[in-house]
Amino acid sequence: MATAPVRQRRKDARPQELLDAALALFVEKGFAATRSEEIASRAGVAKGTLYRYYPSKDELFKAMVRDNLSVHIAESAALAAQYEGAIADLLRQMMRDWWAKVGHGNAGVVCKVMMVEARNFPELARFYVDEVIQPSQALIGSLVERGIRTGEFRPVSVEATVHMLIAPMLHMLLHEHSFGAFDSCSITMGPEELLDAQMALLLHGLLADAPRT
Amino acid sequence: MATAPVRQRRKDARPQELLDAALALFVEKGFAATRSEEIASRAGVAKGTLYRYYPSKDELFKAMVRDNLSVHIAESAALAAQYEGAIADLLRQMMRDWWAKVGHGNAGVVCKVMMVEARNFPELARFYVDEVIQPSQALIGSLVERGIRTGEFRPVSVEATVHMLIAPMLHMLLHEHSFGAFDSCSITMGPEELLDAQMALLLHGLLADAPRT
Amino acid sequence: MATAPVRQRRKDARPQELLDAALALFVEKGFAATRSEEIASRAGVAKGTLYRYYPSKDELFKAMVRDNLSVHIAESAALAAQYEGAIADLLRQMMRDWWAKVGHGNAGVVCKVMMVEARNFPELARFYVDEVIQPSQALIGSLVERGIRTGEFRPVSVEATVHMLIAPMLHMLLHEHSFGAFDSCSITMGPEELLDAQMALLLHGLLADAPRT
Amino acid sequence: MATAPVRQRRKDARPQELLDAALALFVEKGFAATRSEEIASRAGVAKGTLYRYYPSKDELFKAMVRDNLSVHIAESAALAAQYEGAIADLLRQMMRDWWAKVGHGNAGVVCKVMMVEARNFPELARFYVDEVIQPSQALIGSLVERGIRTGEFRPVSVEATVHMLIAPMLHMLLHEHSFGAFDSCSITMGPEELLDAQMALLLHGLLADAPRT
DNA sequence: AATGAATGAGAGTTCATTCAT
DNA sequence: GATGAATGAACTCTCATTCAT
Repeated sequence: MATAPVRQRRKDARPQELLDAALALFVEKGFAATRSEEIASRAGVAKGTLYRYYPSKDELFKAMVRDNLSVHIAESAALAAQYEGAIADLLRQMMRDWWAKVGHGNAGVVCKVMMVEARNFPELARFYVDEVIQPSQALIGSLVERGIRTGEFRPVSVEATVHMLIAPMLHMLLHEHSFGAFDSCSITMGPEELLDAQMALLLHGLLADAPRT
Repeated sequence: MATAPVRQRRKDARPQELLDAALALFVEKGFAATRSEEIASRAGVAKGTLYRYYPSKDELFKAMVRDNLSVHIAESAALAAQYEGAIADLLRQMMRDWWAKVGHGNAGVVCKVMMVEARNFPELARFYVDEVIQPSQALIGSLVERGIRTGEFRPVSVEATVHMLIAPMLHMLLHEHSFGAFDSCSITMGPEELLDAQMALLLHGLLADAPRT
Repeated sequence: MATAPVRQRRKDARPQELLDAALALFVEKGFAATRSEEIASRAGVAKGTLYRYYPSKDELFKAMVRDNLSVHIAESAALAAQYEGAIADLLRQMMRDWWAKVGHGNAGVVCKVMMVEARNFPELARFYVDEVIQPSQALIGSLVERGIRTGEFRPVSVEATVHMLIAPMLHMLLHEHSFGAFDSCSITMGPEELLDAQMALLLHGLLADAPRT
Repeated sequence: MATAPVRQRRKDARPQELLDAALALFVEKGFAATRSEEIASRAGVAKGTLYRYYPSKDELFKAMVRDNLSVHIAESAALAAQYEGAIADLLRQMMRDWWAKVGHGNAGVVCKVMMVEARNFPELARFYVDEVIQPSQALIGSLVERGIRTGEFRPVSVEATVHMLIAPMLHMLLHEHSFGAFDSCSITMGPEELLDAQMALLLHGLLADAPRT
């Protein structure tokens, strides 16, 4: 029984290889500064081959974003739906997961690139807002509301809380991919440790004698 | 009543006009996607005129960053040094000030552009890290330490706290200049209000029954 | 009968075609006044194609000089080394050869262009001095010395003689490529004939009763 | 009695100062590579001032050539007309004079520039051929003919002889202003000395035993 | 008359894209 | 299907020339 010829196997892998190459280069140098030949060559093919898979650099970019979008939002949502227990623990776990699966890996840097290029790709930006940003915030927001309802959390502003949960992760991400190489001082703790510390801080507050209502 | 000749008056104003035009366009479209002729034309001059003032697009970019760097870090530091009272109030005030003076205005968007272009301008990135990022974090860090020493704050991680104070502001900034136009949902509160709510949240914590140690 | 694909054949020929086009135009209008697009178009390609083969107009110029440098100095030197007979005959032959192979053809006009652009390409000028001018003069000088040693020539100044042998050829060359088109009077004899007459003149002298020592 | 105001004196000198500056720069870098602002600044005036005296860079170039053309051809012709004595001595003297007054000084380098730019200024080239080249050659040619008629010279080719008299001087000139700075070897004798040696060589011939007919 | 700020056509160069092989 | 030679639109930057001061 013959296995698929190598040619075929490689061919099937091409689109993903191209997307990966593009992702790496876009993060490194930005969309505009990345030449399409570089993408092809990093993916191990010639320039022309790229155009057999994606009709233009713009479309490749969009595909790259979409490809990294099937993130694990749905997965997280499912997890959350059936979860029972302290919301704080769930949130902490979700943050850790997100960092491990998204922030740390390829998928996360799409955030940076998307943020940078949003104004140049309005259609894509809208798509990103609808498919990533708002679902994520809705999910987290619903958990915060649940926590408040159950009395686990104080009756805080849900919106502010959502941002306080998301901002530190994005900040770490952006810093790492922009100034990271030039800044060995401002982040010393290691991402996971830092995330935990931030979570703890947010949960318990900064003040020593905060009045509890 | 003799006035300075118009030519002279315009000449003196040109550098700033060009920097302002460049800033606006860089935020809007990114450095690479902004044509130098556009900058000139938004500043109300012809292409060649730009080059009388800045020898290249790169140098214009650097000048733009430097020009917006005399931010009020020193000012904040002075304020902090002579301040007596609750550190929490000082921090809240500093956040408000920063947003009003920097985040909200021209100076703040430099952060976005700088973040985006850091990898393409290593020298400038280093400069930015040394002159902006590290002093800012050092200042905030020293205040947090002071708060812990005086017993106002719990003995939290200083580094995590610094990031928790900075991240939300940067996040707002970046969001506003990237997805802002496409996302009317995820931030509904108005920046000042949101900053206050985030600060309150951070100070008091999220949990209803956090154990105080 | 398979032939190489047309694409490949053309690709191999391109560098030379471009050098030839550049040479013709540089002689005609000078380096600076020749637009790179003109070079490409005379070589039958589009502007961008030029840059696939030479990274800049400067480098194209350098390549053009180098390409035409493998002149037949070495060849002449070998010829001279094994030559036996009257030096006068050898010199006359070398002049004729040089004119036929260099002065008359592509290679010779490089002299004009190189002379014109020497100050703008110091590095190249040095190279040309070392690789062309000095070897040529050394070769001719050594022949003159040999002639003097054998008693064929009077004990004249070698340096002056070398220049008297070279100058007329260069003069013809330069004149042809500068005023040639506008000056139908000052050279009527045809180059070969003129060269011979000049050589005869130099050998026998102008004076009717020159004292022989 | 008042002298002319300084302003006036400077103003009168301007055109010449500009021509001198242009000459120096054109020799050094060529016509195209010389910016008109450089010319102005070397002449001690501002860019705009140049255009009060010459309507364009091209016209300045033409004026520069014409200005240096009133060379002493007429003068030499007058000298020759009334001369009695050995033609050889007259020729030698004329060469020396030309070198001293033309070749060595400003006027001579115009030859180089004119030669370089001839194709770009056809009208000027024609003018130069008519006013400089042909008169010069006619003058020298007439002297050679006179020498032959009087029996001082052998019945050589007049044309070849004229070229043999002119070529070495032009060659020296061109070499000095092109490779001169990079070539300390090929001309060691000093121009005057070299000219004399070349003249002697031409007069007496190279061969030791030339048959006299 | 002199200046130099301003202009904009035009040059060199890059690179996304096409298409013959 | 894959290649990379070729293309040419678009971009940055230069500089001869103009003209308000």
